[in-house]
Amino acid sequence: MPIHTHTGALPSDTATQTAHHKLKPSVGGALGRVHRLWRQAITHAVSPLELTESRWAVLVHLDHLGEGNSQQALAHALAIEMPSLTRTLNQLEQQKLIERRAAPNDRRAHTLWFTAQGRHLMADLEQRIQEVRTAIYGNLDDQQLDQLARTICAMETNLHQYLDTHREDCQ
Amino acid sequence: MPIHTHTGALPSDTATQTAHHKLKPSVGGALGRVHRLWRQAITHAVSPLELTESRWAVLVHLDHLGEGNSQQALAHALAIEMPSLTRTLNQLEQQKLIERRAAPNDRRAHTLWFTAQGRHLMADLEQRIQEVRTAIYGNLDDQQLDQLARTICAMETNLHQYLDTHREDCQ
DNA sequence: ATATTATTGTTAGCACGCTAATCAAACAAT
DNA sequence: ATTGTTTGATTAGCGTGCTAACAATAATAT
Repeated sequence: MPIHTHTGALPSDTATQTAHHKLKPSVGGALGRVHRLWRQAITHAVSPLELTESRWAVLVHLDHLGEGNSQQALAHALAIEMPSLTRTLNQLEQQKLIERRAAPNDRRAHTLWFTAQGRHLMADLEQRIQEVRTAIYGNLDDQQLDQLARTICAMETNLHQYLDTHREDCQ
Repeated sequence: MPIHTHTGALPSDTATQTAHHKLKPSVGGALGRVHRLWRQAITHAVSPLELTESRWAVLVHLDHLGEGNSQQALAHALAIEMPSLTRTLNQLEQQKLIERRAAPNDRRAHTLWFTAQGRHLMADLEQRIQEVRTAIYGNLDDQQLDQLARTICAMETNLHQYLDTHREDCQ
């Protein structure tokens, strides 16, 4: 059965009208578009702080996770791979916002800490991020956001499952 | 005063825990995660064809848009910038899947066409993509997908608006 | 105790989005 | 006709994700 192959007429100017048929052929593509726009918005909002999206994301997650955690733990919280994190941590360390310290129990590992300057930045940062958030979903009601979260979670689960079942043959 | 945590009153009555309170602090992050997973899935599914996600997307959009269109038009359909498209088109041309031809009316522009080989590939491609799609949203009902599309569109509109209103000061 | 395997982190390099700067052609204004 | 602006496309280079390959350490097995 035809599931999501609707070419759709181009709506040229839909300022108020949400034409969901236009993105149905590729929910993935729409996800990408919104994600890129979101990144642009964040980047703009925090640019006075000399931060980019990946850098602020690391700071916020470190704050939530708690200082003293390892890079491994932080990478897992961010759902990114270690090399991506390593690069961002280098930048943040160079900016004197965080620092790596040797872990007491494991001489391979580093633990992560804010500098005084970094901790001081967090308040400003949180505020600017919150501003973007309200701009993005300020006019969406709770029910809508809840549904969105549920669907996204479901897709994430499906994707993990798909990737897991299609990877045993790669080796 | 805690500003940033769920502006609305928490319902806390739903049988299953309301997911968006967990997710709302970072819907953007979740979007990014799902988009990356989706890209991985697609990449894996079409890798036997020597295609990546961006190459696949270009082919599909060219197919929908119709041969003979300009790069500009295709970039707009994909919602990406010209330089991103230029790179991908170079790769596809090198693979002999598409070709650029001079536009008859405008000596600056190129028109885009499939090669025989490229057109032949499309059937296989469509099938593989469809397989991933069913894996990702096969277990989501129409109502859910419709709601997802609507919310994503709303966020996209909000983001465009935010970016527009926050850009006049850049110069 | 030694040999093997697993884990933490790094480096190197690719994929694909972006902006800025450039060139050539088209269009507009005088 | 000349000059200035806009547009189609490209090039160069950044940001941020990834995998692959590595070094150093820890953990495990024999």
